[in-house]
Amino acid sequence: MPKIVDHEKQKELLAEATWRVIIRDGMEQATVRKVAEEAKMSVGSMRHYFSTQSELYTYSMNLVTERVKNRIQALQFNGPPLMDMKKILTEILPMDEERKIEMEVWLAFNTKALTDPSLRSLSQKVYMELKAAITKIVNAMFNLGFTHSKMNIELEIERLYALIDGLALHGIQEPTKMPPSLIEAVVIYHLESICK
Amino acid sequence: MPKIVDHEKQKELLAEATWRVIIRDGMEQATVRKVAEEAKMSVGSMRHYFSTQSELYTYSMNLVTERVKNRIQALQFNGPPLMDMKKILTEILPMDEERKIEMEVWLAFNTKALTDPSLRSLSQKVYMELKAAITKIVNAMFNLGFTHSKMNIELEIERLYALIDGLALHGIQEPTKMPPSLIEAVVIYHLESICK
Amino acid sequence: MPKIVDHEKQKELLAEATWRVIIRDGMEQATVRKVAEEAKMSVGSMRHYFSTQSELYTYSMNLVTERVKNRIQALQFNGPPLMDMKKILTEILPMDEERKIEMEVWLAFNTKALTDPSLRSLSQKVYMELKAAITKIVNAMFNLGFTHSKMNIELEIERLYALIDGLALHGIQEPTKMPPSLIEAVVIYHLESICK
Amino acid sequence: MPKIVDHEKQKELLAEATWRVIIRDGMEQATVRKVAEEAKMSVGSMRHYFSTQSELYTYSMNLVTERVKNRIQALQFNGPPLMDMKKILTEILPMDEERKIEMEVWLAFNTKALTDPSLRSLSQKVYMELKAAITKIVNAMFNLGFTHSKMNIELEIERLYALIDGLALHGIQEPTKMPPSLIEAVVIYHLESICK
DNA sequence: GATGAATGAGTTTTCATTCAT
DNA sequence: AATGAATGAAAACTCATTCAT
Repeated sequence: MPKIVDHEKQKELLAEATWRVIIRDGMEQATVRKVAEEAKMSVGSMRHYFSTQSELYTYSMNLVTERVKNRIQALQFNGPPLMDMKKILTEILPMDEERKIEMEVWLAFNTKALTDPSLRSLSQKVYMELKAAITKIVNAMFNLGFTHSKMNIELEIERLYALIDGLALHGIQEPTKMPPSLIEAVVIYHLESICK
Repeated sequence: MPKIVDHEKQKELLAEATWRVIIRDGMEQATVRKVAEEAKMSVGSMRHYFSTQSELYTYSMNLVTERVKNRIQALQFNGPPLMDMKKILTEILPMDEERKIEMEVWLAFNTKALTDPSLRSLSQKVYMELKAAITKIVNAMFNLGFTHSKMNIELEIERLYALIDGLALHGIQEPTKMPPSLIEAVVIYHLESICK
Repeated sequence: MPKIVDHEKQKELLAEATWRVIIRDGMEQATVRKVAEEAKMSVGSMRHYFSTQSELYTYSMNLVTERVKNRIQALQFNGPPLMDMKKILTEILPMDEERKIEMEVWLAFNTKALTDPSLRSLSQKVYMELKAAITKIVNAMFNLGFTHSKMNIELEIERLYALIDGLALHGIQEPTKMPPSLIEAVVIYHLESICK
Repeated sequence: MPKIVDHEKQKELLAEATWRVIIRDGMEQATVRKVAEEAKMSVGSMRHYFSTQSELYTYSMNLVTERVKNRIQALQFNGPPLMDMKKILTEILPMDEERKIEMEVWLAFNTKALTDPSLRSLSQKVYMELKAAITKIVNAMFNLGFTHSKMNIELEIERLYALIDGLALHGIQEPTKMPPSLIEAVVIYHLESICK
């Protein structure tokens, strides 16, 4: 019997090492060698789990979305509707160190995806999924009768989606000028602004 | 001083070649050699203008902001105040091919700036300048008495700033789903929403 | 001794997998991993049969000669002497797919043997054995009184040997230009030419 | 003005270094690194002349044929026809150290060409050119009335061609058993055998 | 000032072999 | 006996930078 290793576990371990390198040194420095070193593994061993750098990248990028999805699915909705909505939105915002790391990594991959075909489809898929989630929220608010009746739903969706991504960007780029508390305040301010 | 002009011209030429490579192949591919080739210049010649890759990058990143600033300064304000404001805001949004290129390049550099100290300060400077510009706009609207009197100016600034960057991001990432017309519609919708 | 048989069977299986890889992808691609994969065996298991790549190579090379020898020993000689001789000679010529494979593999190993000491001695041994076989044939023809009496036996031997290897080479290299039928015709033509 | 380097000269220098490595250590060891070292050049510099290993190989293989062709074109034909023919044939046989090296390198490349598409076409081209040369020789002998009138020209061509390649093979493989003197003797013996 | 040559350290990837189970 | 994991060395190739002309 060979040594039994949990492949999925190892892959996640390597993906997280990839994240750390990206955040510390940037995408360009996320070399196979550096990642292996960060994961305290030999480059040769790494090849058991990812045979190419591209595989490592797509898996690492995908893991970000998996983590976020799992957290959203685990959420309990029992408070006032507006607060429940805020709960969901702040899952994709850099509200704490864990989320900030995920968002930074996501931004790095997403920027790379603009020119890297192998990452492009995942980027597009997540764009659509996020938009679908935002759409659900806005529709729910509208159907619950919370919002102004004259509002343009389509534009409200785009506005909210852009606002969320803009806040995430600012929270990553200038965490001192856009701290979690301010992010939250803006989100609440916005949600209230579209309600009666 | 014709020499100086030539020198500056050559540097801009190289910076624009850098932009093209970044947009076509991504940041990682913006190597000295590729840029020289794109600019139809020898690697050796390039050294007369930029002695290191880092210099090339900072100059190229800076040129983006110069271009945008120049365009904003050249604007004529003679229409209704709301439209004038929209005019300014759309200068930093991917409304046409030229602006889209600038924004894409800016995003690439800005993402790299998260981990590259030599680009960091420019990124921060521009963040502050943009925020100052947005602040001016919101204050002007407030002082002109256009806005609701109960609005929270600070939060409105952050909201507008995040919205703009979010729209820019979406316009770059999914140009078909967030075309210039939609960007403009959302901006107008937002400006109107904060007015009486 | 069933164990021994199994062991030998497995080694032959692996040697044949080696042949297939060499013919398909060339000597450089005949890596341990590729051979194991081709034989549908794990790299680890392979080590029970061959502890080094070198062992695998020498065994695989040797198996070619064993196969040819066995076939020659199994031949029935009952026709006209000239045809019996042709029979022997065509066993070492690429007259059908099986022989062609053997010859190709042999050429690959033999070429490698020029610089690889571990394969060298086998190459030399086979060179001598083949020469001995050719010598027997020529001597037999001479002693049977078939050949011209003034012929130079030593040179005839070298000529026939070189001719055979040259035909084999051409049959491998350009199978469409030197098909089995042409090979046979040349061999018969040559044998007849040295007879009265 | 940049440093002026004779590109063609450098490429030949590298090709010859490749030959030396192939003869000393075999095809598998003809790595970019080893060749660079043999040519006393850095790997990086080598890339100015050959950007891939494949380019190096095709050039090196081609150089063998160029050398042989040039030597044949430089030959003076003024002796007895039979000796002139022998002169041509021995140019492609390992009659001295220089020719032996060329033939060994050629054999290595030719064997690799069986599975390497990038070398295949050159191998085939040379096969045809050599056959054309042999055809000329046999035809010339026939037309001069030297040969037996009943001989089969087509088979004689194939026989001579195979004989030459077989002798080359043996001269490379077992230079002590098939020295230049014996090669020459067999060639002359063969040529005389087909003459009246 | 211009330019191509040169180089050593870097990259991803592949390898034969050893090891633990 | 069997097998997958582990690893360090080596492969091809790329790079920013320096240098000579």
